[in-house]
Amino acid sequence: MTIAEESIPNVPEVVILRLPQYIRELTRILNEGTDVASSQQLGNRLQVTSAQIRKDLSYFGRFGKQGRGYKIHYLLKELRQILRLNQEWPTALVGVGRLGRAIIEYPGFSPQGFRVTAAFDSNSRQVGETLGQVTVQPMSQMEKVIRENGIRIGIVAVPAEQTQTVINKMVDCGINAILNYAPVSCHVPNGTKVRNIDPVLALQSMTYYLDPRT
Amino acid sequence: MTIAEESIPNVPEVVILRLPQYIRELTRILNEGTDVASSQQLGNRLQVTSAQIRKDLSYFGRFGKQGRGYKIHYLLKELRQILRLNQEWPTALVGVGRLGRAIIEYPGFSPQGFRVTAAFDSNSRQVGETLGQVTVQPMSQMEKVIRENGIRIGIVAVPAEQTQTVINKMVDCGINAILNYAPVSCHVPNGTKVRNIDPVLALQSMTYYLDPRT
DNA sequence: CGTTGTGAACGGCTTCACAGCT
DNA sequence: AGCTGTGAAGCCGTTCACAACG
Repeated sequence: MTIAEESIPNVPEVVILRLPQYIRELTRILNEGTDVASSQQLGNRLQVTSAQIRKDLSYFGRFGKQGRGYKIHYLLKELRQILRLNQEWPTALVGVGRLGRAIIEYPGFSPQGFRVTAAFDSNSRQVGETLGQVTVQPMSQMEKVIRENGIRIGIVAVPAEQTQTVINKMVDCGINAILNYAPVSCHVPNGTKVRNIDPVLALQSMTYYLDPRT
Repeated sequence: MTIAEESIPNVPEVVILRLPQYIRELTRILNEGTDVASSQQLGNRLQVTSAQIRKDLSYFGRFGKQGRGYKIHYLLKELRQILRLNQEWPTALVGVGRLGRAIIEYPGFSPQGFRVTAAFDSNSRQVGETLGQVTVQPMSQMEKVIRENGIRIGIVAVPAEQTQTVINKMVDCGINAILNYAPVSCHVPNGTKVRNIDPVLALQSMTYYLDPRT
């Protein structure tokens, strides 16, 4: 409340995209037993220039000591606070087909504070089934459950044709961060963020660089 | 051979990242029964300006007709050629744990010409098992198999600690395009591309925008 | 001395705007 | 008229370079 967050200017989105990487790498460095790091050291490990790291951090404050570097523990605490990672984030998954199941069972989310708290599917055959810790519910329950649990993050793993419809529903339920696994580009109102996970696009953007027969 | 590809200047990587999206959306438009599209129409569907699309395409040639737009079928053919998507790309997967299995069984790759042709794991318990169409082989076979099959693309789904080692091996085998599912940033020599798939980073870069209690 | 924090310079992607073709 | 292709302008993120400081 008293924190001077009001003074943070418009931070470029690329900066926000890099902060989680800083957190991840700093955590790793800390686990290796080092508790201070310079922007140079961090940059080497992430293939980023030291100036970039310092500039990125400078959007939010001063976290280092000249001549020394950054106390990792402290910097991590600050970064987590900036990104609001100091809390548990419940998420709602829609679509529990093959992909959705893999997502529910993916062990990588919860250590980072993201938990699939509710799952929905339009196929009545899946409804009622319990996967991991959650029981699949019908779409008709979505708004109620999302609002009652204060869920702000949605994960979409439905077929391409249904994606935009599902996303619209999520937005109507008050969700404004969406992780989209479907291979479609989707539209959301201002104030809602979408990140797409699409391995096929990733592959297709690499083959360009594979020269024929080398 | 006679194609004037030598005249293509250094294309910004962001452009290459957008081309697959153009392909995907154009394919969808074509399937809806439309066979000509303007940069404006495509841009609306992708949330991209029409100027951006025209500029992107202009790096590679002239594919439209003034006053008309682009013949989708023709443009798609050209784009696929630019990205070398007119061929099947065999890929090698390393790591057949939970995630690796999901990748092998993911039905989205093959329609786009990517096929997991070989799978490897260092755990002898998995070796010999057949998943989908491929039989898991020991790491010792990797170089031989990759070279014999002319595999240029690798997919990594091993635990974080092993990732850099596996990627180094892949590079030694002549692979220079890598899809990395592990939550680590990795180093590769010039001439090798890496794309990372990391849903956790994606989530962590969205919570920043979720203002407390709205 | 080593390293941060940062204004200024730089470079490159995006947008503009219009000539030119259909 | 409608839309492409593109030089030029504009904008925005990155890099530079150095004052400041432990």
